[in-house]
Amino acid sequence: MTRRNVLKSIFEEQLAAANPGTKAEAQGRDRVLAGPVRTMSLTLDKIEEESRVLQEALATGASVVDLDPQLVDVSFIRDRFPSADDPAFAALKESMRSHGQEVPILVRPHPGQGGRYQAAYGHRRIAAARELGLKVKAVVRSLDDQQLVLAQGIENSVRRDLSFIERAIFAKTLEDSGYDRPVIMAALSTDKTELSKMISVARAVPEDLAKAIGSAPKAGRRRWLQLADLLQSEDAVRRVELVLADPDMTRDSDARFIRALSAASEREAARSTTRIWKNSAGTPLARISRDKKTTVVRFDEKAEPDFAGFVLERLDALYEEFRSRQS
DNA sequence: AATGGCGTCCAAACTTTTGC
DNA sequence: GCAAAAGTTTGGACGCCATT
Repeated sequence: MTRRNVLKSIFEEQLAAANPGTKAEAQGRDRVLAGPVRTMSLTLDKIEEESRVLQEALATGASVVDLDPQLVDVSFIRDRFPSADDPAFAALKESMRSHGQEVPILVRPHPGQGGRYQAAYGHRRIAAARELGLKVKAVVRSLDDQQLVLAQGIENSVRRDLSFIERAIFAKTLEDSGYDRPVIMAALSTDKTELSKMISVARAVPEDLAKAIGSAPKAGRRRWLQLADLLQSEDAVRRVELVLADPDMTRDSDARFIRALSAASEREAARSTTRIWKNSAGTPLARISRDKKTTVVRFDEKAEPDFAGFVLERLDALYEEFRSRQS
Protein backbone atom coordinates (compact mmCIF):
# COMPACT_ATOMS: atom_id res chain seq x y z
CA MET A 1 0.00 0.00 0.00
CA THR A 2 1.31 3.43 -0.84
CA ARG A 3 2.17 6.01 1.80
CA ARG A 4 -0.83 8.09 0.83
CA ASN A 5 -3.10 5.08 0.78
CA VAL A 6 -1.98 4.01 4.24
CA LEU A 7 -2.84 7.47 5.50
CA LYS A 8 -6.17 7.48 3.75
CA SER A 9 -7.03 3.99 4.91
CA ILE A 10 -6.54 4.93 8.57
CA PHE A 11 -9.03 7.76 8.26
CA GLU A 12 -11.33 5.84 6.01
CA GLU A 13 -11.50 2.84 8.35
CA GLN A 14 -12.97 5.23 10.88
CA LEU A 15 -15.59 6.28 8.38
CA ALA A 16 -16.23 2.89 6.84
CA ALA A 17 -18.95 1.85 9.24
CA ALA A 18 -20.90 5.03 8.67
CA ASN A 19 -20.26 5.16 4.93
CA PRO A 20 -19.59 1.74 3.33
CA GLY A 21 -17.75 1.87 0.00
CA THR A 22 -15.77 5.04 0.70
CA LYS A 23 -12.44 3.23 0.89
CA ALA A 24 -12.81 1.33 -2.35
CA GLU A 25 -13.95 4.42 -4.19
CA ALA A 26 -11.03 6.44 -2.87
CA GLN A 27 -8.55 3.74 -3.90
CA GLY A 28 -10.02 3.61 -7.37
CA ARG A 29 -9.73 7.38 -7.65
CA ASP A 30 -6.09 7.16 -6.53
CA ARG A 31 -5.12 4.89 -9.32
CA VAL A 32 -6.34 7.11 -12.12
CA LEU A 33 -5.30 10.58 -10.94
CA ALA A 34 -2.05 11.97 -12.26
CA GLY A 35 -0.24 15.23 -12.94
CA PRO A 36 -1.78 18.58 -12.00
CA VAL A 37 -5.16 17.02 -11.25
CA ARG A 38 -3.53 14.69 -8.76
CA THR A 39 -1.60 17.57 -7.17
CA MET A 40 -4.82 19.51 -6.74
CA SER A 41 -6.48 16.42 -5.33
CA LEU A 42 -3.65 16.03 -2.81
CA THR A 43 -4.10 19.60 -1.63
CA LEU A 44 -7.84 19.10 -1.25
CA ASP A 45 -7.26 15.77 0.46
CA LYS A 46 -4.86 17.44 2.90
CA ILE A 47 -7.46 20.00 3.88
CA GLU A 48 -10.06 17.24 4.05
CA GLU A 49 -7.91 15.08 6.31
CA GLU A 50 -7.10 17.86 8.75
CA SER A 51 -10.71 18.85 9.05
CA ARG A 52 -11.73 15.20 9.34
CA VAL A 53 -9.35 14.65 12.27
CA LEU A 54 -10.83 17.60 14.08
CA GLN A 55 -14.41 16.73 13.18
CA GLU A 56 -13.89 13.17 14.35
CA ALA A 57 -12.37 14.43 17.60
CA LEU A 58 -15.30 16.73 18.15
CA ALA A 59 -17.79 13.99 17.22
CA THR A 60 -16.34 11.71 19.89
CA GLY A 61 -16.98 14.23 22.60
CA ALA A 62 -13.72 16.14 22.53
CA SER A 63 -13.86 19.91 22.46
CA VAL A 64 -11.36 22.65 21.81
CA VAL A 65 -10.10 24.15 25.04
CA ASP A 66 -7.58 26.84 25.90
CA LEU A 67 -4.64 25.41 27.84
CA ASP A 68 -1.66 27.00 29.53
CA PRO A 69 1.22 25.83 27.30
CA GLN A 70 3.33 25.35 30.44
CA LEU A 71 1.02 22.46 31.33
CA VAL A 72 1.63 20.65 28.04
CA ASP A 73 4.62 18.33 27.72
CA VAL A 74 6.04 17.05 24.45
CA SER A 75 5.20 13.57 23.19
CA PHE A 76 7.25 10.82 24.82
CA ILE A 77 8.71 10.25 21.36
CA ARG A 78 10.10 13.37 19.72
CA ASP A 79 10.06 13.62 15.96
CA ARG A 80 11.30 17.03 14.88
CA PHE A 81 14.86 18.18 15.69
CA PRO A 82 14.82 21.30 17.85
CA SER A 83 16.06 24.29 15.85
CA ALA A 84 16.63 27.74 17.25
CA ASP A 85 16.63 29.53 13.90
CA ASP A 86 13.88 27.72 12.05
CA PRO A 87 12.32 30.28 9.63
CA ALA A 88 9.07 28.29 9.53
CA PHE A 89 8.83 28.60 13.30
CA ALA A 90 9.36 32.36 13.10
CA ALA A 91 6.59 32.55 10.47
CA LEU A 92 4.28 30.43 12.62
CA LYS A 93 4.92 32.65 15.63
CA GLU A 94 4.22 35.77 13.59
CA SER A 95 1.02 34.24 12.25
CA MET A 96 -0.13 33.30 15.76
CA ARG A 97 0.72 36.78 16.99
CA SER A 98 -1.30 38.51 14.28
CA HIS A 99 -4.12 36.04 13.55
CA GLY A 100 -4.22 33.85 16.62
CA GLN A 101 -3.95 30.06 16.54
CA GLU A 102 -5.99 28.77 13.63
CA VAL A 103 -5.54 25.00 14.06
CA PRO A 104 -5.78 23.36 17.50
CA ILE A 105 -3.18 20.90 18.73
CA LEU A 106 -4.00 17.38 19.92
CA VAL A 107 -3.16 16.42 23.50
CA ARG A 108 -3.99 13.67 25.96
CA PRO A 109 -4.15 13.89 29.75
CA HIS A 110 -0.59 13.19 30.97
CA PRO A 111 -0.49 9.49 31.97
CA GLY A 112 1.84 10.13 34.90
CA GLN A 113 1.07 13.64 36.13
CA GLY A 114 -2.44 14.76 36.98
CA GLY A 115 -3.40 18.18 35.70
CA ARG A 116 -0.80 18.09 32.95
CA TYR A 117 -1.11 17.13 29.26
CA GLN A 118 1.04 15.42 26.67
CA ALA A 119 1.00 16.60 23.07
CA ALA A 120 0.49 14.21 20.17
CA TYR A 121 1.18 16.95 17.70
CA GLY A 122 1.48 20.72 17.58
CA HIS A 123 4.84 21.02 19.36
CA ARG A 124 5.80 24.14 17.45
CA ARG A 125 2.44 25.78 18.16
CA ILE A 126 3.02 25.07 21.86
CA ALA A 127 6.50 26.59 21.73
CA ALA A 128 5.16 29.64 19.87
CA ALA A 129 2.32 30.09 22.39
CA ARG A 130 4.85 29.86 25.25
CA GLU A 131 7.05 32.51 23.70
CA LEU A 132 4.09 34.77 22.97
CA GLY A 133 2.59 34.24 26.42
CA LEU A 134 -0.66 32.97 24.88
CA LYS A 135 -2.95 30.08 25.74
CA VAL A 136 -2.80 27.18 23.30
CA LYS A 137 -5.99 25.87 21.71
CA ALA A 138 -6.12 22.09 22.08
CA VAL A 139 -8.33 19.10 21.50
CA VAL A 140 -8.05 16.84 24.55
CA ARG A 141 -8.52 13.15 23.91
CA SER A 142 -7.86 9.98 25.80
CA LEU A 143 -5.21 8.17 23.76
CA ASP A 144 -3.07 5.16 24.54
CA ASP A 145 0.63 5.20 23.57
CA GLN A 146 -0.02 3.57 20.21
CA GLN A 147 -2.82 5.96 19.30
CA LEU A 148 -0.59 8.86 20.34
CA VAL A 149 2.28 7.90 18.03
CA LEU A 150 -0.17 7.12 15.23
CA ALA A 151 -1.79 10.55 15.59
CA GLN A 152 1.64 12.15 15.75
CA GLY A 153 2.84 10.31 12.66
CA ILE A 154 -0.35 10.94 10.71
CA GLU A 155 -0.19 14.66 11.43
CA ASN A 156 3.43 14.76 10.25
CA SER A 157 2.59 12.80 7.13
CA VAL A 158 -0.31 15.11 6.28
CA ARG A 159 1.96 18.13 6.58
CA ARG A 160 4.91 16.33 4.97
CA ASP A 161 7.37 18.77 6.51
CA LEU A 162 9.60 16.41 8.42
CA SER A 163 12.89 15.80 6.70
CA PHE A 164 14.09 12.33 5.80
CA ILE A 165 16.39 12.01 8.81
CA GLU A 166 13.73 13.24 11.23
CA ARG A 167 11.36 10.60 9.91
CA ALA A 168 14.13 8.00 10.03
CA ILE A 169 15.01 8.71 13.67
CA PHE A 170 11.33 8.87 14.59
CA ALA A 171 10.94 5.41 13.03
CA LYS A 172 13.98 4.04 14.84
CA THR A 173 12.81 5.49 18.16
CA LEU A 174 9.42 3.85 17.70
CA GLU A 175 11.05 0.53 16.92
CA ASP A 176 13.38 0.84 19.92
CA SER A 177 10.29 1.54 22.04
CA GLY A 178 8.89 -1.83 21.03
CA TYR A 179 6.41 -0.89 18.29
CA ASP A 180 6.26 -3.40 15.49
CA ARG A 181 6.73 -2.56 11.85
CA PRO A 182 3.07 -2.35 10.81
CA VAL A 183 2.41 0.22 13.54
CA ILE A 184 5.47 2.26 12.55
CA MET A 185 4.48 2.02 8.90
CA ALA A 186 1.03 3.35 9.80
CA ALA A 187 2.49 6.07 12.01
CA LEU A 188 4.79 7.24 9.24
CA SER A 189 2.38 6.44 6.41
CA THR A 190 5.11 4.60 4.63
CA ASP A 191 5.70 1.16 3.19
CA LYS A 192 8.02 -1.57 4.38
CA THR A 193 10.79 -0.84 1.91
CA GLU A 194 10.88 2.83 2.75
CA LEU A 195 10.73 2.08 6.44
CA SER A 196 13.53 -0.39 6.09
CA LYS A 197 15.69 2.25 4.44
CA MET A 198 14.81 4.87 7.03
CA ILE A 199 15.64 2.62 9.95
CA SER A 200 18.85 1.40 8.37
CA VAL A 201 19.97 5.02 7.91
CA ALA A 202 18.96 5.96 11.45
CA ARG A 203 20.93 3.03 12.81
CA ALA A 204 23.99 3.67 10.68
CA VAL A 205 24.23 7.40 11.46
CA PRO A 206 25.00 7.97 15.17
CA GLU A 207 22.13 9.99 16.63
CA ASP A 208 24.33 12.70 18.14
CA LEU A 209 25.99 13.10 14.78
CA ALA A 210 22.64 13.32 12.99
CA LYS A 211 21.47 15.93 15.50
CA ALA A 212 24.68 17.89 15.05
CA ILE A 213 23.92 18.02 11.32
CA GLY A 214 20.27 18.88 11.94
CA SER A 215 17.16 18.24 9.88
CA ALA A 216 18.83 19.01 6.50
CA PRO A 217 15.49 19.34 4.66
CA LYS A 218 17.09 19.37 1.22
CA ALA A 219 19.15 16.24 1.81
CA GLY A 220 17.00 13.42 0.55
CA ARG A 221 16.91 9.73 1.12
CA ARG A 222 19.61 8.80 -1.35
CA ARG A 223 22.24 11.13 0.05
CA TRP A 224 21.45 10.07 3.61
CA LEU A 225 21.79 6.50 2.41
CA GLN A 226 25.12 7.43 0.87
CA LEU A 227 26.28 9.03 4.12
CA ALA A 228 25.04 6.08 6.17
CA ASP A 229 27.01 3.81 3.88
CA LEU A 230 30.18 5.87 4.24
CA LEU A 231 29.81 5.95 8.03
CA GLN A 232 30.35 2.20 8.18
CA SER A 233 34.01 3.21 8.34
CA GLU A 234 35.14 4.41 11.77
CA ASP A 235 37.61 6.75 10.09
CA ALA A 236 34.74 8.39 8.24
CA VAL A 237 32.83 8.83 11.52
CA ARG A 238 35.88 10.51 13.07
CA ARG A 239 36.32 12.81 10.07
CA VAL A 240 32.66 13.85 10.22
CA GLU A 241 32.80 14.44 13.98
CA LEU A 242 35.86 16.61 13.50
CA VAL A 243 34.21 18.70 10.79
CA LEU A 244 31.01 19.18 12.81
CA ALA A 245 32.99 20.27 15.87
CA ASP A 246 34.57 23.09 13.84
CA PRO A 247 33.57 26.36 15.57
CA ASP A 248 33.34 28.00 12.12
CA MET A 249 30.74 25.45 11.03
CA THR A 250 27.77 27.07 9.30
CA ARG A 251 24.37 27.08 11.03
CA ASP A 252 22.70 26.05 7.78
CA SER A 253 21.69 22.43 8.25
CA ASP A 254 21.83 21.50 4.57
CA ALA A 255 25.31 22.99 4.28
CA ARG A 256 26.37 21.05 7.38
CA PHE A 257 25.05 17.88 5.78
CA ILE A 258 27.10 18.53 2.65
CA ARG A 259 30.20 19.17 4.78
CA ALA A 260 29.59 15.94 6.68
CA LEU A 261 29.09 13.99 3.48
CA SER A 262 32.26 15.45 2.02
CA ALA A 263 34.20 14.65 5.16
CA ALA A 264 32.89 11.09 5.17
CA SER A 265 34.17 10.61 1.66
CA GLU A 266 37.87 11.51 1.49
CA ARG A 267 37.67 11.77 -2.26
CA GLU A 268 34.79 14.22 -2.01
CA ALA A 269 36.59 16.14 0.71
CA ALA A 270 39.62 16.47 -1.50
CA ARG A 271 37.55 17.79 -4.37
CA SER A 272 35.46 20.34 -2.56
CA THR A 273 36.17 22.69 0.34
CA THR A 274 34.21 25.48 1.97
CA ARG A 275 35.60 28.03 4.35
CA ILE A 276 34.37 31.21 6.01
CA TRP A 277 36.39 34.33 5.32
CA LYS A 278 36.56 36.83 8.20
CA ASN A 279 37.90 40.36 8.49
CA SER A 280 40.63 41.29 10.98
CA ALA A 281 37.99 41.87 13.67
CA GLY A 282 36.85 38.26 13.25
CA THR A 283 33.51 39.13 11.61
CA PRO A 284 32.51 36.53 8.99
CA LEU A 285 32.07 38.37 5.68
CA ALA A 286 31.98 35.66 3.03
CA ARG A 287 31.71 31.94 2.45
CA ILE A 288 34.10 30.55 -0.15
CA SER A 289 33.32 27.18 -1.74
CA ARG A 290 35.76 25.63 -4.20
CA ASP A 291 35.72 22.50 -6.25
CA LYS A 292 37.34 21.40 -9.50
CA LYS A 293 34.98 23.35 -11.70
CA THR A 294 33.90 26.43 -9.76
CA THR A 295 34.72 28.78 -6.95
CA VAL A 296 31.72 30.45 -5.28
CA VAL A 297 32.17 33.46 -3.03
CA ARG A 298 29.02 34.38 -1.10
CA PHE A 299 29.21 37.74 0.59
CA ASP A 300 27.13 38.37 3.70
CA GLU A 301 25.18 41.51 2.72
CA LYS A 302 24.06 42.06 6.30
CA ALA A 303 27.51 41.90 7.85
CA GLU A 304 28.98 44.44 5.37
CA PRO A 305 26.27 45.78 3.06
CA ASP A 306 28.35 47.54 0.38
CA PHE A 307 31.39 45.30 0.29
CA ALA A 308 30.18 42.94 -2.45
CA GLY A 309 29.47 45.90 -4.73
CA PHE A 310 32.88 47.31 -3.93
CA VAL A 311 34.56 44.05 -4.97
CA LEU A 312 32.44 43.71 -8.13
CA GLU A 313 33.41 47.22 -9.26
CA ARG A 314 37.05 46.16 -9.09
CA LEU A 315 36.79 42.83 -10.91
CA ASP A 316 38.18 44.28 -14.16
CA ALA A 317 41.17 45.79 -12.38
CA LEU A 318 41.76 42.58 -10.43
CA TYR A 319 41.67 40.53 -13.61
CA GLU A 320 44.15 42.88 -15.32
CA GLU A 321 46.47 42.56 -12.33
CA PHE A 322 46.10 38.76 -12.43
CA ARG A 323 46.93 38.67 -16.15
CA SER A 324 49.94 40.92 -15.78
CA ARG A 325 51.32 38.60 -13.07
CA GLN A 326 50.76 35.57 -15.30
CA SER A 327 52.87 36.99 -18.12
C1' DA B 1 4.64 -15.13 6.38
C1' DA B 2 7.24 -11.25 7.56
C1' DT B 3 11.10 -8.63 6.77
C1' DG B 4 14.84 -6.44 4.39
C1' DG B 5 17.81 -5.38 0.28
C1' DC B 6 18.08 -4.07 -4.23
C1' DG B 7 17.02 -2.46 -8.82
C1' DT B 8 13.88 -0.23 -11.85
C1' DC B 9 10.51 2.94 -13.19
C1' DC B 10 7.85 7.25 -12.98
C1' DA B 11 6.61 12.08 -11.97
C1' DA B 12 7.69 16.52 -10.42
C1' DA B 13 10.80 20.10 -9.52
C1' DC B 14 14.80 22.22 -10.54
C1' DT B 15 19.04 23.46 -13.27
C1' DT B 16 21.68 23.83 -17.36
C1' DT B 17 22.14 24.11 -22.22
C1' DT B 18 20.73 25.41 -26.71
C1' DG B 19 18.66 27.96 -30.39
C1' DC B 20 16.50 31.99 -31.89
C1' DG C 1 17.84 38.10 -23.28
C1' DC C 2 14.48 34.75 -23.40
C1' DA C 3 11.97 30.54 -24.12
C1' DA C 4 12.20 25.78 -25.08
C1' DA C 5 14.58 21.54 -24.66
C1' DA C 6 17.47 18.48 -22.31
C1' DG C 7 19.47 16.81 -18.27
C1' DT C 8 19.63 16.06 -13.18
C1' DT C 9 17.89 15.37 -8.63
C1' DT C 10 14.59 13.83 -5.53
C1' DG C 11 10.77 11.34 -3.70
C1' DG C 12 7.79 7.66 -4.19
C1' DA C 13 6.09 3.15 -5.74
C1' DC C 14 6.61 -1.45 -7.12
C1' DG C 15 8.31 -6.12 -7.82
C1' DC C 16 11.59 -9.67 -7.15
C1' DC C 17 14.42 -12.33 -4.35
C1' DA C 18 16.94 -13.85 -0.13
C1' DT C 19 16.80 -14.39 4.68
C1' DT C 20 14.74 -15.12 9.13
